[in-house]
Order: sequence, then structure tokens, then C-alpha cells
Amino acid sequence: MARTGQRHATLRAIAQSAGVDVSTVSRVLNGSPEDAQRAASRQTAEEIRQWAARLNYRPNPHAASLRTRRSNLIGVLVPRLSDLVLATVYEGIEDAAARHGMTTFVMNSRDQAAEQRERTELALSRRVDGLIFGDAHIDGAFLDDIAGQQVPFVLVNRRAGDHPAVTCDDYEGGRLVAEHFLELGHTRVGVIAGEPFASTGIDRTTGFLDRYREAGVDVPASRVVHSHFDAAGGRAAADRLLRSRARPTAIFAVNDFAAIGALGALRDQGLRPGHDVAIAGYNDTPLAAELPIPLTSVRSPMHEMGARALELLLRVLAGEPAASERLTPALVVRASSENAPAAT
Amino acid sequence: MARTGQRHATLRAIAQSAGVDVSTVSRVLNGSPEDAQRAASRQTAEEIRQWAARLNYRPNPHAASLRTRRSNLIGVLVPRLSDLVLATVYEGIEDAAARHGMTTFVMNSRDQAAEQRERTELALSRRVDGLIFGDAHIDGAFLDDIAGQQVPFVLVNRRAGDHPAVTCDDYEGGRLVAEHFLELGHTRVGVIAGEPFASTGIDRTTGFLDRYREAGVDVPASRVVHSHFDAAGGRAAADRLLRSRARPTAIFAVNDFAAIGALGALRDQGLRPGHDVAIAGYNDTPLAAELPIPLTSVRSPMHEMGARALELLLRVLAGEPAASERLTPALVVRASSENAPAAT
DNA sequence: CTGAAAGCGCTTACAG
DNA sequence: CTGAAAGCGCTTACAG
Repeated sequence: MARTGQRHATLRAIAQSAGVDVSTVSRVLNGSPEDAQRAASRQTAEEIRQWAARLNYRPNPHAASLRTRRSNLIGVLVPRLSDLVLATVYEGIEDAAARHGMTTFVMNSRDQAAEQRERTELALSRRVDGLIFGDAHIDGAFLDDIAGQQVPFVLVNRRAGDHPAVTCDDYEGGRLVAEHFLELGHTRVGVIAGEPFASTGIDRTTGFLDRYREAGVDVPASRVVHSHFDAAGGRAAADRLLRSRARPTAIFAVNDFAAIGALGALRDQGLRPGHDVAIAGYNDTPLAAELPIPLTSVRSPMHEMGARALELLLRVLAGEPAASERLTPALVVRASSENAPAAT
Repeated sequence: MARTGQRHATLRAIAQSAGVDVSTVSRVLNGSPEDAQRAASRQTAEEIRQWAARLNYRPNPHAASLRTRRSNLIGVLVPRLSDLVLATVYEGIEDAAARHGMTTFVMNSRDQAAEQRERTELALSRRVDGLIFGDAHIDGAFLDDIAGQQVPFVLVNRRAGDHPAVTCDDYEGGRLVAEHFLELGHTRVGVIAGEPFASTGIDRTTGFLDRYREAGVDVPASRVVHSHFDAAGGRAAADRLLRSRARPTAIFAVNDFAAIGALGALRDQGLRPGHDVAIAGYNDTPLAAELPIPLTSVRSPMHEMGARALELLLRVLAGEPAASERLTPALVVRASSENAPAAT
């Protein structure tokens, strides 16, 4: 065993060096400021802190967790970490967690119910204080279940039922795209709607369709097609939309990667994005602006969503009121949606 | 405090139910198979296991870690988790870790020396058994330092010095691209070389240049430009390459995202990838095949690299011999590099 | 095959 | 302001 030896000193070592009891050292080093105050004179406290620095003291989190029954550990579930959207959300979670002295770990559920259960069970066996789910399904049976077991958790990116959630205002984001397409004069439009179980796709689609309905345009169901949230899924969905006889002149993909797939599908049919067919995506991923044909997209505050979800969970853990939050999206118009409908 | 109460039984509860000592329960439930064998009769063992199942026993990892001084925790450092390459490598690490009953957590270092130190220190204070670095810098001063402190670690994706590492054979990958360009007849070529401190960029570039040299073509230094590993970086680098009077007819970007940026730069100049200028990337990310102009790229086994790195670290922790591994890349030719040099 | 005991490094109620 | 003690849930050398 390549062991690393005694890298960190213990409270006891410091107590012996400073000639005080370990309980005093504990209160000075790891207690609340008030605890530290009343635990030792300024002089003693200072001496303890110096010994701690000299001996490279770091509290042993396993010992503390065992004693306090608080692990300062948060489990995070996402569909796939290699999805940039979730990776960015997780970065937000992790940054906020670090600020609050919490540790997080993340696992993929691949949007599979069995994996969600299994990973949650695993997190619980690791004694997490709480969980953040980035993979909620709109039906929410699983979540109701574990809420019933008093497991503290919040949702991020996707909402479900009345569980506390931090999301983008996806409904509003969908409306923004509709507004934009309407201004350009498009009335024959299509939607690449994402997974039917994800609130993101559902709300973005609903917002879009509602805004069109308000403008007096009913988008037929045949022009709303579900898809995976990736380029291959977007390509397949776009192929279906473009094959219909009355081809849409504008397509809203509820995800940037799906939009990139749609761009490819257009090209295969000899159609030019932003000329023959307008395309808009969602999330404004860093790639959107850098594509050969820059992609119109709805900016969503992915990093901030993650950070706020972590802070919402902290409130849940503290027993404070924890209301869901909906962050504001913003439309970013680029070359992929510059065209009015062709004069066909 | 929204506490979750007693979710899991303890050894003691099981011992009382089964009418045996907790040490026996421990050996049966958590010991090695041999331990379990000699710790109790088949009958007693069976009874203990039934009680464990009935009471939903899960060993408390904090208690076990405190006692054994082994946390089964691995810290992982990456430049950015929102970089798809690293996210995929991490998925490989995490999958392998789960198979071995280890927990991992991941942190961004943003390729900054100060953050590398700080995050490593944080991981150590969490009492990880070892570390995996996906953010090694070729100079390796920091790594030499912590190797000197006997911290067990391995590298993944990027190599440095003689530290055990699991990488793609990047040199060979660079050669594959050169071979391909040479077959098409390109002699005026450019390289978007990535960060100067990353072995990935260095080795891919060196392999490419060496193969050209062997073919009797010396690529001038002015046609090798460094870049960030993202689309914006690739676009900036491509702009520089295309501005020179003797424009390259083929460009190798050592990263798919940089290649996508280069695609955009070409288009801005009215050049068609795969017609006027050939483009190749690296990693064969899922997007490459789905782009409007599908991208030629070198496939690297990102997920497998991660899994193997975890297993290499396990060997290091066990004190077994741990040799570096270089996984084999493969060229995937697509439309972005179909052209011979223009007859200018 | 089984048990009793010690101890990992903390925290915290109690006492002074 | 400071200390002594108990105990969180495990593992493991020792003894029988």
C-alpha cells in the first residue's frame, strides 16, 4: 500500500503542543465564532491557531460527520454530464458548494428510472445531507416517493410537481422565439420539442405555441416533433419536419445541439439556414456564436441556476422557507434566423 | 433542520436483533469473503444477512473511513468540466469508480497553477485516497512537488514527466492527419496547436510535423499557431493562418471545438471547408459527424481513458507496478477534408 | 466459530 | 475561560 502517512495533525496533537484540552482546541478551531470567543482567552486562542498552522491541521471530515451526523456532502444527479448544459449547471452547483464549505459529487442517471433510483440509493448510503436532481421527469412519481421519505432535495433545470426547483423561465423563453419569428413574418413554423418527459422541452414548446395562438396562428400537431437533446436527435426531427409537403419556413429547436443537427439536415436538402429556413435554438451555448452560421438562441443562466439550486437546498436543509425560482431568459438573434418566409 | 431521521440501521441494531456481537456482524457484512467464512456458521451468517436486509443496513462510510484510514474517495481535477472532452473522460472515471465501490468528486482548475494547488489541498483535506489530474502542465513542477510528498496520483488525457498517465497516442494521431493530408496532395498546411503547456496539443502537433518532414516538407513555424481549446480560440487562430499571403490549403486543429471555430473563420472569408481548405479536428466528439459540413477528426477513446486512469490509480494505491498507457487513435474522414489543393 | 475491548478524531452537554 | 467524559459506527488484534 502506497500510503501517504500522517499528512495532517489531529486536535490531540495541537492540544498537547499548546498544553490545553482537545475540547478547547475544537471550539477554537472548528466551533462557531461565538463558541471560539467564549472557549479561550485571546492569548490561548492565538497560540492554538499558531500550532494549527504549524502542524498543518485540517479537521478530519469523517470524524466530524460521524459525530455530528452531518456530512456536508451533496449528491447531484444529471442525465449526462457530457451534456454541456448539465455540465455548466453542475459547475454552478460546485462553485456555490465550495463557497459554503460543502462537497458535491455527481452521477449520471441517463434519464432512466432504474438508474435514478439506484444512484439516489447510493448517495443516501454515502450519507449525503441532501440531493439535487437535474434529471426530473415531469410525472414525478419517483420524486414524490422520496419526498415522502423526508429526503431533502431540490430540482434544477427541470421542474416537476410542487417540488422546490430552480429553472429558467422556459415558457417565457419559448414565447420570445415565437415573437421573433412572428416579427419576421413566419406563419408556417415547426418545433423540435425535445424529450416528452422534460419540463424544459414542454414549457419552451408551450410558450412558443401559446404566443402563436395569440397571434391567430394554430401550429398543427404534425409540426411539433419530439427529439433527443442532441445533434443526432435534432437532425432526425428536422428531417421529419422538412419532409412534409408544406415545409416550415422557421424552426424552433428547444436545445442548441438539436438546432445544430437541424442545421445539418437543412444543408443535406440544399437549404440555407437564415435564407430558406430560419432556425433558433435554446441555451446559447458558447458554440452558438462561433458556428459557421451563427445560431439564434435563447440565453439561459445555466451556471447561475446551479448556484441558486445549491443555495435553495441549503435553505431546505436549514428548515427555512424554500420557494422555487424561475430565472429570466433572453433572446440572442444571429444569422441563422434573418430571413422572412420565402416568397413561395 | 429538516433531518431525515434514522434511515439506515447500524451494526449494533443488527447484532441485537440477531443476538450476536457487532464484531461478528461486521465480519459477515463488511469483511472479506474469507473473514465472513470463518466469522460465523452458515446459519448465523444467513440470519445476520436477513436482518441486514430487513433493517436496510448500509455501512456508515464515515465510521469506516475513520477507523481504517481509507476513504475510498478519489479527487479528480480537470481544467473545465464543461469541456466535453474532460466531461467524457470523467464519466469514464466515475463509471469505473462505481464498479470498484469508490466515490469520486471533480473540481475545475481552469488550468491555473494557483487553483491546481488550492483544489489539491482541498481534496487532501477531504482525506482522498488518491488523485487523478486531467489538467497536467508539461513542465510538471507542481506534480513533481506533490509526488515528493508521496501523494498517490495518476494523470489522464495529458502526460507530464514520468508520472503514470493514461493518454491517447497523440503523436500517432497527429501523424494520421498528416498522412491523410499528404495523400490528398496538400503541402501548404497549417496547425492550430492548442495550449503550449498541454501535452495533447504538443504531441499531436509534433506527430503531424514529423510526418510532413519525413515526406520532405518542412512546415514553417509561422503556420503553427497556439490557441485555446475552444471554438473562439480556433476561430482566432484560423484567422491568423488565413491572413498570411500563402494561405494553407489544409489545416489541422488539435481539437474539434477549435476546428469548429476554424470552420466559422473560413466561412467569414467566403471559403468552403472541404473545397477551398481542408479541415481536420481531434477527439471525434459526437458533434463532429452531425455538423452541416461533417468534420474529419481523430477518434480518441475518451471514456476508456478515464476508466483506465481510475484502474491505474487503484494499482498505485495497492502498491502494484503502474505503467503509463497510451491508447490508440483512429482517423475518421468526413466531408471537411475532401479537397485536394486548389489549382492556384 | 464467536466475543469483548480498544480506538479512529471529532463534538458537545455538563461541570466548575 | 477551561476541562473531563461520553459517544458517533465502525474494524481488528487478541483471546478463547
